Amino acid sequence: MRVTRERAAQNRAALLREASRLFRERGIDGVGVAEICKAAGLTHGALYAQFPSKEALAAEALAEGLKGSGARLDKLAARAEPTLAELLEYYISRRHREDLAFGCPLAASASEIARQDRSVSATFVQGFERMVGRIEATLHDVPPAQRRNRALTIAAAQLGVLAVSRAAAKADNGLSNAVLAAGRQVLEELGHAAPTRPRRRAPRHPRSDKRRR
Amino acid sequence: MRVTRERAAQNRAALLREASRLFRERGIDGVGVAEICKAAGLTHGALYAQFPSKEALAAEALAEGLKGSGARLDKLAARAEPTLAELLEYYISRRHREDLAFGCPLAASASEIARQDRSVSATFVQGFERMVGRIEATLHDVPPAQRRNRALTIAAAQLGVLAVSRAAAKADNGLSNAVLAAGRQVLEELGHAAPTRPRRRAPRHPRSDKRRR
DNA sequence: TGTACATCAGTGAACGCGCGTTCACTGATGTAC
DNA sequence: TGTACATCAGTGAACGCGCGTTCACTGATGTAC
Repeated sequence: MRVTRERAAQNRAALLREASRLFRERGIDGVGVAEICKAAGLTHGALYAQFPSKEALAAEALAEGLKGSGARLDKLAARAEPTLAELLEYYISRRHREDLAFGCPLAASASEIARQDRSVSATFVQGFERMVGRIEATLHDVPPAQRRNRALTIAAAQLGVLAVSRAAAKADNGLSNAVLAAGRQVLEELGHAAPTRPRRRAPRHPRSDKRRR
Repeated sequence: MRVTRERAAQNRAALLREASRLFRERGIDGVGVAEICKAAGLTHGALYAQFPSKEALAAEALAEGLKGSGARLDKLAARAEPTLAELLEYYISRRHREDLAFGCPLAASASEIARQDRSVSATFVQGFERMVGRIEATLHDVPPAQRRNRALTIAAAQLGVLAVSRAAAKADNGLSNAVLAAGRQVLEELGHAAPTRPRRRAPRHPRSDKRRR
């Protein structure tokens, strides 16, 4: 039966919230629409009054998850501009490793997003750029010309560190923890001026043939 | 009907090869056993003469993919110990970004592996450790005590860089290329001695409350 | 403010489909003699 | 080396199941008067 406009909006929000959570936990292919609807307190048919397809839901759910993550970071940044060390401490942590459901959706879904269509990729790009921007703003020590490259790398790297620590966790908790600790420490070093220019040394094993297979 | 032992072994190898390729291309949940068997020139029932389940196939297929990637790197290393720059050039490249099917299975499946069971995770760990070892061997300039942390971070980072460049590619090819270029350059810098110790400066915005949410 | 009715969010049965897995069967292989 | 037969990799129909999506229907909401 018909519900109030307000209630319909709440239902839509609940669908997005639960989809975002479940997709991060178990992957887009790993969750059915019926389960999402049930989690949102609706029957499965209701989805199609709000979204044209599961794919469209996935795209919006990713955006929703990004908004949530962004909001938490904004809170962290509310009192004072966070340092790189603080950003890394927040992102590269056991808590974040464990918290698939409400953690960064970029890390939870990175390898799946590559297989979705353009709209999902576009949402990913938007979220990633925001992450890069936040990091870039902390690189006071780094010469301006190098800041963007550093920030791009640190953002992608922290995502990789988190993904690796998650993939390793079930089989080797020690390695999983070691990757977190190493990533936090080494990436933090990239926030300092450091090597202004990679030193060009004569290659130790010169090779004429540069082709690669 | 029965086939020769040799033929049966070939069929098993074909199943692993095709599974490894298809899982990387479209994800474990994204490919059915029927398609894998067909690609290997068999009917779907044949799978269960070789593997107890799709999950077991996935675990072995990941190992198979790692072996293939390792073999290609061994070829690269055959004539001379590769430098870090060479490893990065190989891993962080447009070719590798495009080549999902035969690229590094760690990058292709990182976020999915976290959801599989322990045996898949164990295979991941094995492949990742090998990657870390290769990288560590290039860090002649880095003080021994720091080598492992650097190598762990570079390995996870290059994986993240590749994953991000793939996720961004459909929507923003410029960003995708920029991440590759930045990652190659910045991670290469980590192969040099560089910041021996993160400089401890007084925080610019001192905060007493260290709790994090 | 009260009445009549069009709207439409949500329900739940049903759709066709492909999934992973099972199983009776086939028939060439491998082995025992 | 030749014969008899147990083995078992592979076939293909069939299993139950859950998938994403559709649709006739419901009935409270929102609107027009």
